[in-house]
Amino acid sequence: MELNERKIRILEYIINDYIATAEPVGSRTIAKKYDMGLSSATIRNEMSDLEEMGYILAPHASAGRVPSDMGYRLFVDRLLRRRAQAQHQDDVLNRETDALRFLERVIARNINQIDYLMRETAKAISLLTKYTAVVSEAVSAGDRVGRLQLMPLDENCVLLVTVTVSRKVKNHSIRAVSIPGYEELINMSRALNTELIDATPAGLTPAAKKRLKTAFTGYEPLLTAVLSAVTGVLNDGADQQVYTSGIKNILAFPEFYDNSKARALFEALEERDYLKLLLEESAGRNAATDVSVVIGQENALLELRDCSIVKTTYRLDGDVSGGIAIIGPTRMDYSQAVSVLQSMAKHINSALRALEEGKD
Amino acid sequence: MELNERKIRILEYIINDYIATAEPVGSRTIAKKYDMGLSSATIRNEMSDLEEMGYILAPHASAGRVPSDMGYRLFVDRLLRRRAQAQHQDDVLNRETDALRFLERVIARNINQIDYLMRETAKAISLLTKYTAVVSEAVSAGDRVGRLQLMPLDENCVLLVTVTVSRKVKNHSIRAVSIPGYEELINMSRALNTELIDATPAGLTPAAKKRLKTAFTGYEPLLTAVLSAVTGVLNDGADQQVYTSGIKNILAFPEFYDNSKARALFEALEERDYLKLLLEESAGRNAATDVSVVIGQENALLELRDCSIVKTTYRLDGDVSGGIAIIGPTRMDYSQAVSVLQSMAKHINSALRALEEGKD
DNA sequence: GTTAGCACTCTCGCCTTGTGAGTGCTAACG
DNA sequence: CGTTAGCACTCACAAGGCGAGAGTGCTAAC
Repeated sequence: MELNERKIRILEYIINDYIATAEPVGSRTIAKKYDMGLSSATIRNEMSDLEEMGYILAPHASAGRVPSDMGYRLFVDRLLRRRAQAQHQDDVLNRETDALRFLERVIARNINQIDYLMRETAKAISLLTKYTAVVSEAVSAGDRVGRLQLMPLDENCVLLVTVTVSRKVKNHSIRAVSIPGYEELINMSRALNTELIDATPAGLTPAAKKRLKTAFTGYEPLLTAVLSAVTGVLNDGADQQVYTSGIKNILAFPEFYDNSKARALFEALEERDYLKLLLEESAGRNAATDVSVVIGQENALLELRDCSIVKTTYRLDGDVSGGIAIIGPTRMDYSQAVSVLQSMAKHINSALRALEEGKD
Repeated sequence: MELNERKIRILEYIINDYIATAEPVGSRTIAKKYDMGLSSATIRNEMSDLEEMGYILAPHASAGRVPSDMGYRLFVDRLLRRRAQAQHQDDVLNRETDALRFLERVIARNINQIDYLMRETAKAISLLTKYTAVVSEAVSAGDRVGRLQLMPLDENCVLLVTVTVSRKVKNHSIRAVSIPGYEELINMSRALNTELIDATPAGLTPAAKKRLKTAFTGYEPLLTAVLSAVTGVLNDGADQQVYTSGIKNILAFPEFYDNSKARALFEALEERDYLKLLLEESAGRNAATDVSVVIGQENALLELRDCSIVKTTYRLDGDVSGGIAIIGPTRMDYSQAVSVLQSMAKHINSALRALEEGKD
């Protein structure tokens, strides 16, 4: 049996309808709704073939058909291929202006505060798509020290501010039995900067440590704590933030009316480590569009076997990157999700480039 | 009709049973389960009275009885009064050792990093109680500038770190057309510190601004931005963080099996402003225990009319305070919730006091 | 290859009925 | 007078039966 163009079109109609209604779709519906010049009987035959090939399935004998994961996969692959071509011709992408302009504004408004950017991005996406959005903080594979600063907090507590070259900022409050006064802290900061600037985790050599400790005798415990905190920031990942928004949207989908399913999913979505895994896993199924789609059973995480994930990565600077994902039922509007993520990534990148150019 | 001790005891039995089972409880159940030396018929009479007085109600004619909000109120008020007395005798409080020791450990481990403390506290509470926990960041009514520091980020962006006397730390990245080099930034920071230390929002006088601007001519835009950022931090509240944990737990309660209700509640719990309102509203119903309870309809927020909220405030330093709340169905284990919150507040306070003493 | 027609299947909503839990009332009891 | 036994009554809920509707697969004709 051959998967000809007509079969594919029927499959697409089924998927479109099912995405919209969440109801199994029958042959008559398609014959009437989409004018293919075919009777329901013919469509029925084609559907029977599609079922045999595994692209659709019938929940029970007298219901309509429902796309299988395999059907979605075919659909999505074609969608992504079309988009990849369209991207070159640069026409399809700039259509859905209202929604995308909204996203653009959100990005523009928050581009200076990376953490806000991530939070608001997640919010905007979930608002727009009615799905759940997950955005992970950008972390860098090989980040280096940009700038360090110590500030007094109180009598035996200082604040260490670490800025990496990828402009990630982290605060640590460090307690130590003895800490220097304000001016001495400034000096210590200056020394830390000259000693450690551009240092990689490996660059925090024993030699550098020793020089610092001899320069500031009496404050060894403090310096040790500072250095370990800095190493922690560089080897990050551990406290990488993950922002989610629109978890509530899940409850609106009929496939989760049975709320034991919803609960399992919620459990997963409240767990940061789970989400990180989700964002990292098998990134880059379709390199041409920068968007990857994981459908239903393809998902490694059990709780998500009824869901699909559309995800992309955004790049801040060099190899500093984070992930953006949209999570919905397998019956999700892939076209919208892909389009939103693509323009998201595009706008973030161009906004940052503009920032770069203004900088130089 | 008089609300005698026996009626109250029956009410308490009803509430206990209903908390455990979520099923209307009948007269026979009580007669059998709790050995009062009374037949079900007598209990029936008493229940009829309780219903007439409004403390319980019957969902329908042949079901058992369910506590009304008014019934819960009576129950909770008595509970709080008992606890307030017990607190003086200091006996009841130190019982549920396992759970409370767990909380104590969580606090001790995170006491140095306030933001972690809040996040982990929320997590621990929701884990322990199976309800939803909300913790709001501590904000101070009249906070003052503690220490300021400027750091270079890149060619036209600096990082402003603000530490208030209440030890709240905020970062702002500020863009300006021209920014000074490293050493000059240090000088500027020093000047800002001497000029603004201990300043209240009102203390950022035009005179001070002018002095700074004449001292650092050419950097007026930067200074303006810095000062407005500092004012923002002091007048905070706007970007007060709120941490929630265990939202998923809501789905486990039969009263939310109908998930349109759950959805409404989720919607509310994803909205930061809502949560802030919730934590502020009518704090301090029972001053003696420091814990306040809002039951069902008493709640101003519509979405929460099927929920109860048990909340308390924690104090970091002087008048820096935030809120901790437990949200559950009206049929919630008030005793546990109150006990958890009380010991929570107690331990946070004592941990901080220990910190204070170590400091001096 | 396409279509009309038809028998068949299965779900779903509706109604009915029986069951069980729980009540309120009344009359008797100590 | 408070307490209790007994009984009739009510109501939700589950189980079973029924009809309608949607959709299919198959067959025969175009």
